[in-house]
Amino acid sequence: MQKNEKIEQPYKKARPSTRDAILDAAETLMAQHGYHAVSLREIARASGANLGSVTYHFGAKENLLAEIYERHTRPMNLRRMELLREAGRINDQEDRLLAVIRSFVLPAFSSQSDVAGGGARFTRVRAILSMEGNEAAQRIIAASFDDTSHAFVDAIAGCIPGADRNAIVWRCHFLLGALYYTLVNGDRIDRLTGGASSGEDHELAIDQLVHATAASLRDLSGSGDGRTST
Amino acid sequence: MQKNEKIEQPYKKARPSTRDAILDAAETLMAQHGYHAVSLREIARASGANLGSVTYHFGAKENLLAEIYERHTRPMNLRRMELLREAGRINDQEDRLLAVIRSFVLPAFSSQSDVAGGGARFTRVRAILSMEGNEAAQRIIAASFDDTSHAFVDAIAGCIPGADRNAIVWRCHFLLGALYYTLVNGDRIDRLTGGASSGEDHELAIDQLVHATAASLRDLSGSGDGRTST
DNA sequence: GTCTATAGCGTGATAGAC
DNA sequence: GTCTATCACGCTATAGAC
Repeated sequence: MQKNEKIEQPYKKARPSTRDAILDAAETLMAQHGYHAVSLREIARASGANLGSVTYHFGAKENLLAEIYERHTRPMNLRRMELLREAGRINDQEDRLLAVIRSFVLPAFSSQSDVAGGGARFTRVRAILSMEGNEAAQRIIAASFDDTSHAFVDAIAGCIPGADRNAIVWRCHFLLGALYYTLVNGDRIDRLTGGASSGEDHELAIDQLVHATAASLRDLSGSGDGRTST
Repeated sequence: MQKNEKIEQPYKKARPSTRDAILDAAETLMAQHGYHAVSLREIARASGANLGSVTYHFGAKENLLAEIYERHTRPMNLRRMELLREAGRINDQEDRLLAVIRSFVLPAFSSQSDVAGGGARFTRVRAILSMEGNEAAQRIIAASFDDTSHAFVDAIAGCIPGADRNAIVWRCHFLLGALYYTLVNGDRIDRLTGGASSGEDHELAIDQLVHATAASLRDLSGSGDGRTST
């Protein structure tokens, strides 16, 4: 939970950790309660910092958000593109499709590629913010994620001969919505299955997301001008 | 300030309209900005009521939410069950599956069954609240929607011979997440398709949701003890 | 450069005058 | 039923201590 795993400049220790402590606390709290529901005072308290320090380091509350995105977006997208390249080497179209989808979903759950060790935590923040309609988050997301999304749509198009590209976009959009919803409201699975299945089981969630999406995409095969397109 | 232009009922009926005006304003604003981002003062201003009147009629802000749910939940679920019964009369399994899914999705978009004329608006409120983790909303949702969800899972199971019930729950869960996400972040479709397709087109959104979900469910056929279940 | 203390104004909630 | 006054707490900005 300290700042040891930071890829800081080898010299210049200069970071007194206050800044990072605030950032970590903000991310943790916002992943749990969203943006508006968390106060700067809570963040200051949780990080052991003074309220004034928060505005000194970050200015407005919104900038805290921007920083959280900053430190997660690039590693996550790099990991996605890396997995996507690996998936591209698979010859069988069906296997490749599954691997492509998986390379999009996995980094959203996994913590391996993350700065402060929390892929799922960061994805929860994004999920909540996407619904809160936070303008700052909207801008950052559009700028940092849209090109990655395009790459995935392209890779998927390569696995589904003759599929309408717009329809693929819709299906990928549904995947993201399902992913977000599951990460935040996973307990609903437990309730509706009477405890037989759990939404907190990330392995299972990934598997379900991948196979459900693959099936919805396969359905588009050869529907270039099909009934549901455009 | 200037509350003279209030539209009174011609008859002086028991409803002083202030209460309903507040409720309407609250629903409209919360559908746009969520719960925490909307202040009681904004609601009071938009409805032409005094701030004190808001707390007089509803007490806490949370109760406003409860009332909004109150007046929409039952009509929407009634409409869903009505459409579900109609769908149940279809003999062909594939056609019935599409109709069943449609009967779940349509009332979430349509305004026909709604009190204040806004099925999509109410669904947006639910979507945002589901992510904000609002506790009051959670309780109401669990109480009012879970049984409807069970009915749909059952109806779907009747269309997919041998499918694992838990897997169906996962797929229906994904449908709800995709629906919510589309209703709030539909502009993403416009961006990623370069304007060729629009997320604001509800007819199209419904069609895409229904067919994508149907495909993901068909995929479960005969996988009662399949690889992705439990 | 970093942090603390404090003051401005907006917000939810309450008590009590009309 | 309606409205005003008031309170505690929220975000933000800034002055001044280390």
